[in-house]
Amino acid sequence: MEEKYNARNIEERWQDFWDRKGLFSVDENADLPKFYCLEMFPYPSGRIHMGHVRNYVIGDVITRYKKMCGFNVLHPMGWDAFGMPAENAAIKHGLHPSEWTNDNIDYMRQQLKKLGLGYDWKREVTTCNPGYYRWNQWFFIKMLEKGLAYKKSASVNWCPSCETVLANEQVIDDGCWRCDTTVTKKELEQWFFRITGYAEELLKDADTLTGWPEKVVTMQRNWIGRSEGVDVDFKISGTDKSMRIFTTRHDTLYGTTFMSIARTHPLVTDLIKDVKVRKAIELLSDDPEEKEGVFTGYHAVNPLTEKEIPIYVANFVLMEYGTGAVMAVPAHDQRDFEFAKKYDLPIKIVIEKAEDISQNTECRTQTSGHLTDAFEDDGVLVESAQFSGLPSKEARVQIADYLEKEGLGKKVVNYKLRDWGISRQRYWGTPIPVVYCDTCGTLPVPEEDLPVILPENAVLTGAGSSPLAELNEFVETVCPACGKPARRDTDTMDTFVDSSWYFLRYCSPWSEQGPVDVTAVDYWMAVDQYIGGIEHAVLHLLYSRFFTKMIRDIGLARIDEPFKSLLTQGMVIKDGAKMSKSKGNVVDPDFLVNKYGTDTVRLFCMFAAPPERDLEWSDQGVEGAYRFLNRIWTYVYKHHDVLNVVISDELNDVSELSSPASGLLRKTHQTIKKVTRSIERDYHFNTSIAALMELVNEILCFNASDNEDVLRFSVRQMILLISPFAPHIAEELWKEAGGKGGIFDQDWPEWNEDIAKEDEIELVVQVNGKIRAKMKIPAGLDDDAIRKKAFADIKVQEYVKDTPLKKVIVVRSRLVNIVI
RNA sequence: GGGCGUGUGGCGGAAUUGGCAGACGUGCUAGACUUAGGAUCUAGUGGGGUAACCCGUGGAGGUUCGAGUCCUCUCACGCCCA
Repeated sequence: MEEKYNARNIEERWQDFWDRKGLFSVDENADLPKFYCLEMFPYPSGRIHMGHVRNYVIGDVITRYKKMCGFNVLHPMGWDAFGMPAENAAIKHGLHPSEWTNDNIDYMRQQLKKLGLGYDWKREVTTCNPGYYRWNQWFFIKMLEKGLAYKKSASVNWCPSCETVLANEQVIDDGCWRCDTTVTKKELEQWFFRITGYAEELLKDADTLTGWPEKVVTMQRNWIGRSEGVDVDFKISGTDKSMRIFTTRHDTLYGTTFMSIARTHPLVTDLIKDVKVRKAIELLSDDPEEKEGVFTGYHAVNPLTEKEIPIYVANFVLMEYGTGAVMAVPAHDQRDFEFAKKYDLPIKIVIEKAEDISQNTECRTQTSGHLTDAFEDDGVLVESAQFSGLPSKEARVQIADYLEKEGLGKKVVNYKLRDWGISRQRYWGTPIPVVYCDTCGTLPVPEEDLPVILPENAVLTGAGSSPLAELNEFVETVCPACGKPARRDTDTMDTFVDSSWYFLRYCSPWSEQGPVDVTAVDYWMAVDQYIGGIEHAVLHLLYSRFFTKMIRDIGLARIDEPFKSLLTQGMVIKDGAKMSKSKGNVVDPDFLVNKYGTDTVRLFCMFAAPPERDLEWSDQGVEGAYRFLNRIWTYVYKHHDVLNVVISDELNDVSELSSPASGLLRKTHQTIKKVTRSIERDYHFNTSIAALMELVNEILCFNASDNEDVLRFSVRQMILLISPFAPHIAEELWKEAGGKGGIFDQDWPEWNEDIAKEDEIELVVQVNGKIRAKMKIPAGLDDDAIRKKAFADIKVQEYVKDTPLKKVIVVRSRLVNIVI
């Protein structure tokens, strides 16, 4: 054994050892309980950054811990390899996206290996390989058959910088989720996945996600946005037509003073013949902040009041939402209010605050010059015929019933969730397996012709439409039905499709017969612990839930939810800001691993903060972790003769120990308990490591000659406990301290509650809630005995004297509070 | 504007059910060893006070024998949704 701890000398050796042993290579084994531990796979951007390191080390610690606990642990890794950066790099450096991507994967794989992360590499999945994306295409076709994929023209989110369409979830604060460019609207033919078909189930099953952070579940619920309301038909006077609106505020129906419809509403084209009006509609502002409208010349009839109200085209009403038409209640909706003010439309109050109802019974109907804002809260109905006096909530029930009974409308459930637009006008993605034939129409590529290979030779300019559209040999094909010339779809799929089922593919990545092997999926799924960033709270995590349900429904899985538990780890920050090149505060994992070794980096990452919180990077903190490992190493080196003796770890007789020896033994059992508990409770590794440091501090103070058996036991247990965090040094020291076999073949230590228990406790004595004395007393005394001990103390007596006692509280094995 | 979350030493963070606030680490101070120290080891380290003691978990109240922890209000920051 070398005197000095030299991480580089040992780490590679043990990595090879694990590799050769196939330590993390697993198969279905019905005899062992399984555990599926998964971290969100990375986009191969070039190099691993500290955020990855943190994410993957958390997963690796859990993997190693669960393995020692006797689980058959699946821990796979792969690459989310399709995406825009590859195209940008190709344009910039003249490299083909596949070359760029594969180079990056090779480099990053090697980085992950150097971090000592234990993966089953035989299951590696790379989404840009045809062997993977063919199944994206296969799913697409299945979904097409089931009506879950469809094409429609829609006004979609368009990122002018990425030159592609974005799904609703991918627009963050009006900006592109990737590049932050302000998103515009564009009318395009698009493929959609009918995620709304699963809206109710996605919402209902959110209740079952008990292992997820409540916050993420709430965000998903809000995103799905279920609302109960009514569809109401308004007749259009002077015509035989009517218009349908959806509202959740039918308690305000009597306050409807006009109607607003979208520019693209069918009525606009059907009814409006006046050229001037048409022109004015075209000139409406695109900025929804600037509320603008045009009177159509038509009136609708409020089905409850039978009064005529004007119909406006309004720029803030969108055809994509609901029916593209809304009833406008300016007194109780802020947007309608502003609109009414601008165009001098009547404002009729029909809801009042409950406490205002008693006074002021007249003069509500005027245009209410004194109103400055709409009153949007629930209240009590006024001026609403037989419904006046009802609270909003009750009124909604009664009005809905009335509308249904009278055949004026019907109750409906609406969702904010939109269908998932998956067409992307980009090259580096999965080709959409669809063919357009002039005679036969739109047809899926037959299953046996899959995959539709992404051609290598596209010209990437970064501008214009889909690069595939320029490639005649790709576009030109024959119709699978009639054999005549036909054209291929030239869009590619959203890369979120790739990541929506990769966790299923890991169960049987070699499967050729289908996207997954049902038996393997049955054994491994669901993922027991999923770990990743919270930025995917609604994107990837919602899509994956949808895909899992869809895959279940085509018979390939029997689970309802993919991820039992979710851990959303915090960001790695430095100097109070997220690490980024532009801020110049990045820390390079390679540099750190070369300088300190990966065990130090891992230990620091796990020690500096609990996983769900942001981690403030600290160079001194890393030094501290390094010092700690050095102390352990040096200790084992110095006591090598004592430790490196092959003797059973079992300590049979613990009754005759000296006080320091039994103290160390107790501390060891307490540490096993603490480390295990804080891992099991919520993966708070920082407190596990703190407990280990306490144990090491005690070992360092212990006189080895006092009891070598206890020392050996303590040191070996300590090494076992630290092994998930610092696996390389643990293997090395395990061997040097007389351990048998590889450390990850050992069982996780167990504690003995009797030994862990303190035989002496420190009793705190308070007088009127202030601490006046502390004393050592034997554990296990009854309340009366504790009370006597407390009163026996001289200082306590000084404070109490002859004052009559009001109360004495005795908390067993903790404190006594004397109230006088 | 609405919803959720967080707030503890110079810093990162600990604290089963309400029961010794500040574990562990870092930083700092002093000392030892040393040619040297940005290595290592030892001791100290929330604030005030010579001391006995007093104060102290963003702020103000409350419940309680006892509150970082529970309740009400409030401030600041963060995230999500408009």
